[in-house]
Amino acid sequence: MPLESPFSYEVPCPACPLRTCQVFQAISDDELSFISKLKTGELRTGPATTVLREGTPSDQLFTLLEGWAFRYKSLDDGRRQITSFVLPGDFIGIQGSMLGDMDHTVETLTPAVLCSFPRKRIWELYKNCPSLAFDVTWLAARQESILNEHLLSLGRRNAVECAAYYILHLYLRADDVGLVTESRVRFPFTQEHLSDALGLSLVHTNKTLKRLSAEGLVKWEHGWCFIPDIAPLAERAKFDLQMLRTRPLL
Amino acid sequence: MPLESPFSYEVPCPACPLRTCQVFQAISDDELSFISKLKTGELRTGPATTVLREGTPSDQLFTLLEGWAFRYKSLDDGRRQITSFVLPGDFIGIQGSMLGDMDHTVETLTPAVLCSFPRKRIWELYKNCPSLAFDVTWLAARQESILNEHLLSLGRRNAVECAAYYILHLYLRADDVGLVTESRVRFPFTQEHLSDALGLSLVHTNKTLKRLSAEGLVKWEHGWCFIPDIAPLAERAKFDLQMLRTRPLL
DNA sequence: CGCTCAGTTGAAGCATTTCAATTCTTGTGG
DNA sequence: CCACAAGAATTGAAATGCTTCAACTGAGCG
Repeated sequence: MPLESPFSYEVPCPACPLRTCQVFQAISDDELSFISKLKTGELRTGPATTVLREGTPSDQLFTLLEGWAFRYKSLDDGRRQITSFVLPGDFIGIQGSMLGDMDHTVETLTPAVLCSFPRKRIWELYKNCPSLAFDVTWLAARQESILNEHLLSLGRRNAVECAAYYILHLYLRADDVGLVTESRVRFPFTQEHLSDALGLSLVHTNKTLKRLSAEGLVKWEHGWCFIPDIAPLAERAKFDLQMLRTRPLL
Repeated sequence: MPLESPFSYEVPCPACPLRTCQVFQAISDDELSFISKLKTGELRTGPATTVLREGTPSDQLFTLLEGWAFRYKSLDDGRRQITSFVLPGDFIGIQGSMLGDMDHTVETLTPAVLCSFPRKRIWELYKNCPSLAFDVTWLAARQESILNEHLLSLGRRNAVECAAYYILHLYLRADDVGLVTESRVRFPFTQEHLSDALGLSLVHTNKTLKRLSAEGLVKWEHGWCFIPDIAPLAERAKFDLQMLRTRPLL
């Protein structure tokens, strides 16, 4: 699937929907005007659209403004591992921009709006706007931290713990970007996506989710995920909530 | 285990052992003089020494100059996941410096020499030396890429594929920093370390290694690992060697 | 109203873990 | 130089968790 229609200029940065998120409060006017000049366009996609493909160079770097997406890698025989979900405010394509080709594919789950800017100009950002360059590294460090925890899950947590952790993780991330209302999120993915993230078979993922449900830790209400209390879920996942004290966005 | 003896000033940056590595050739004189001012000391540790601990703040940032180390996370009940091995040239503690507390522990495998500089001064690097700041992000992006591939391994490769990939990965990384001679490396870790990296039990790791050995893909000669030909090993791991074309350091 | 995709379920098979020894290596003290 | 201790590697057998196979059910949509 190639990229969609040509870029169109819609949202000017000062009116960027992300600015309402807590994470991006700290951006100064100077920084904002710099970003504005960097932005080359906006990409609006439908659901299930491939934005960047593994093994190809990425000339554009994106920030997700609206919607959900996910990153995955696959083996030749079709086995697929979802390495992370992408939420508003996340970068897409830094890895490819820095290292050459993309090492993973990025696909949308919902209709999405992405802000794009040319790979070649990242360097300007480092030269002219160190505070933003710092933020880029900050995002990379956070992503690394998320991947580390996911690695712990796949390597050492069993199916139930792993699923409990992952649902909690997604819930907290969604909460950070304002997607949670009254302890409820709409997760736009199927159990198959989840199984590919957890490294489990679809069947076992299903049974595991049912079990969490039966234990009353997570409730599914026609497409919405409701977590009455995160503490016992964290407990089940063997995940230390204290960790969020200093790293609220993990 | 606390840190060892107080810092001592030994190797001046222009004489840094890392400078002989290919990766670091590109550093200019300006950059070098800047780094020199940043360096606050050198840490020399024995083997099996904890350099940074999960859950604690890291006031120092390190670069590994000599030796091997590894990063790990653990669950309360003792299960441990090694998320990555650290080789000369790698950063230690960026994640903690950026996000607050460390989210993982770093422990040496061999006697090691680390170059240290204060966390608070990273910011200067971003302000005064954008090219180095860029390098920091480059390293972070590479690390992210490594973690992605590891995630694919734990989630979707079976024991043999996973072990084959990981040994190949370590071999290639060791090669990049000049630790390979005539297709042979000295891996300073035990099978238990490897099992904690692969997310397998020790027993099964042993049987899996034996199998790779029996298939002639890897040979173990009193502590040395000999890989006659990387192509069939990559094949067994379902790993695409082509990927190294654009990302030589993965 | 019937098609399609997502979710659900039971049963059989297999990969990996766990348990329990045993052997091999390496370093140390006599 | 040998004996011994301690850690690391190796092995077989039993137990278990997860996968695979093969249906079936339910919900959304033209």
